[in-house]
Amino acid sequence: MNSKRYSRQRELIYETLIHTTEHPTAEMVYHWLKPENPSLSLGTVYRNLKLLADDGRIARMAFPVERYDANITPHPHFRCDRCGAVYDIDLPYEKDIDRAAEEASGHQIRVHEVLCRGVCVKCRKEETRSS
Amino acid sequence: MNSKRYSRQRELIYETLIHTTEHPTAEMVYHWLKPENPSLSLGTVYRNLKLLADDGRIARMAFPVERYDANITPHPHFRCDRCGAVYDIDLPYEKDIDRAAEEASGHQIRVHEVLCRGVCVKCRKEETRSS
DNA sequence: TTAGGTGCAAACAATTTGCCGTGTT
DNA sequence: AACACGGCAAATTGTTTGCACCTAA
Repeated sequence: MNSKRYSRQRELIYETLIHTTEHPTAEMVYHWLKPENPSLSLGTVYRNLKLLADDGRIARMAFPVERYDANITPHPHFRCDRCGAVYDIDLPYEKDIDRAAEEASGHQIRVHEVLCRGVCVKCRKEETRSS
Repeated sequence: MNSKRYSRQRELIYETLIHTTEHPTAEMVYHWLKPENPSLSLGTVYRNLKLLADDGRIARMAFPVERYDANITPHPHFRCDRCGAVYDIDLPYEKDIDRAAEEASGHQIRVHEVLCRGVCVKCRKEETRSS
């Protein structure tokens, strides 16, 4: 399915990610590699990060665009992988997560967010209908 | 501190958010309001969403930019409110969250992400030093 | 040889900002 | 009257894409 050939740049980028825990942006990866690889271009970094993520070799962490919510009480969300819709999930806030994370990391934790992903009710119905 | 005067546009935008659960983007809010408010501009929507979020009247949900992680096992993250750094948190994946969310929402949940926010160890140290 | 990959620059998309006239206080 | 705010358009920033050349298989 994914016919790919070896590419020095891709492996460089992958190795860079393997050896850091900084969760770098594309820009960061580019600046780290550029000095040793002067011909490397930012477009290539973006392209390969996308390829690697599509292959499941790395994880992409982000919302595609900014969204807003008038409900300022922290609560879990769900985003549909198919249609991109965002829904609230009606579950209580788990303070335990903050406590446990604080203990495990040493950082001072103010809040946490839970974002679930999958297929929403609506998209699942449409899927069933057309199969 | 935040000296603000009344603004029809800001209240319109806030009312819109209050009456939806769609977690809209700035663009969505703009398109909903534009027909009834032809003079409204997109810049104003962005400006007021930011003002409202800074005042804590609404919540902003997003990562500022895309980040990548070679560790594809789902695990909790922490982002520092001060310096923006992202760290891993070494805690086990809680399948219970998926089960509970699935039950509460009816959506099919594949995974969830936990993002904690607060002040990282490094920033806290710098803060203490300078106060 | 021939796809897939790269570099580069142009295109796009999302968001911010400067300027200047308007409206709230 | 002062100055925050809105409209508009230009500027920035992050990301994608088209094209001509290059390279692994």
